[in-house]
Amino acid sequence: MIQAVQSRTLKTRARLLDAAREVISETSHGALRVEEVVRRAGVAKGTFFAHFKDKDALMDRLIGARMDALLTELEACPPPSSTADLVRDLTPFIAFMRSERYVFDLILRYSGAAAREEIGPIAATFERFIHLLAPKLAAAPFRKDADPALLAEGVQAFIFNALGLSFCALHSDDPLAGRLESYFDLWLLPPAPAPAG
Amino acid sequence: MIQAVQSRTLKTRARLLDAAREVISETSHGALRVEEVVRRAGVAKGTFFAHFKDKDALMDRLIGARMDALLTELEACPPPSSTADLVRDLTPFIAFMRSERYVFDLILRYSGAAAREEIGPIAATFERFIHLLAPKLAAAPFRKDADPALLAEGVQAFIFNALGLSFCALHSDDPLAGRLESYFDLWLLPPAPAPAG
DNA sequence: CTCCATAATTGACCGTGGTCACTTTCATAA
DNA sequence: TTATGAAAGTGACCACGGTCAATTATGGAG
Repeated sequence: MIQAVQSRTLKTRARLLDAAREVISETSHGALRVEEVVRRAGVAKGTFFAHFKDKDALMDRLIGARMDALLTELEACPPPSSTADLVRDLTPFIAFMRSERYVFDLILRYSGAAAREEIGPIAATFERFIHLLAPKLAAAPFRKDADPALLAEGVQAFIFNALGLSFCALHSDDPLAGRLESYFDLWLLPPAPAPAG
Repeated sequence: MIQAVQSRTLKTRARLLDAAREVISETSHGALRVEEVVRRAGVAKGTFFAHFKDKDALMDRLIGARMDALLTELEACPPPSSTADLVRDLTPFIAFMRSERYVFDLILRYSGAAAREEIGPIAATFERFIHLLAPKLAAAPFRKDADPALLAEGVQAFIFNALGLSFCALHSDDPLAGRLESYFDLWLLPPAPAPAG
């Protein structure tokens, strides 16, 4: 006989998630220890792994939720009027991705849409990112000779690339925005007329 | 007094590298265990970490060397005559990057040029990739209105993106080449004349 | 050759993610 | 109310990367 999910299951899972959020808010994502989470949640270690496949799955969920909220902010922005505008609109989203090396690495690892049989929260967020950004790009004064979804995928690719290349620069002047703008200018703007000759 | 590096140091390091290559050739990168490497090399565990900062540093070195060899092959190719050509030339390099999920993840993590104070083999390989590819792109029938190095960076970004998105497809028809070509067409080809209106 | 500062090596030990056979709790049927 | 089987929870245990105080080997100075 198959029984329904018990309410204590939801309660336990919520306690684990709360405990995890608490630890992260006090320290950082990278400093989270499963043993500390179960200690605060008042459950045994095995219980954690009955609720989450592994520590990464918990992180996938927490980080995915955070990114999703930031995407909702992005969604509210009107279509950008320039590449600089686009970079500005993307800034909160990007800021979170680069907030910790640990976070960026985990996002990279989980961003691949179908890399795992079951699509996880972070991968779902990036699907949403594409679907949300494509119409905005189409409505912006950018090139019209390309599939907006393809353009959006390119924006995603350039964000990852720029983040990877400039991760060292957290404490210097930020070259990230400039780098992104260079990419976006070339990728999104209508081509300049070719010079004669 | 500062003494020179002893010859046994080099011998031990070579034994560790040989043992690691042996394990990998028998199993996979992901299956490598430090304990197995030191067992085969006939040294204690601590010795391993005196020679490599951590397991990732060993992998960085081995994978970086492998990629470097593949880049040398790429270097020997004449400039591509089309984006399909470019995709073909890149295939061995890309095939290695996607040979194991573990390998791809490690490459992603170490590809950021200055993400770590000391540039590692994989990061150096990607710098070489840009410097090697830029003149080829400039000599190919691609757009001339952009810095070749920037175009090369875009190629790198699209490779990562396509790999991440299609990693699931190892056992189905390969959508990777097609996806890459779509990206490259839009990124590299001279813009089509805008339709009037 | 002997001495000895330094380089190289050792292996017991630790932290932490993850497993699993077992126990407890729950919901339903009789 | 009680019996029963599935779901939920437990914690001792394991695997494996990484550490470090102690030990041994090396090679140049005297």
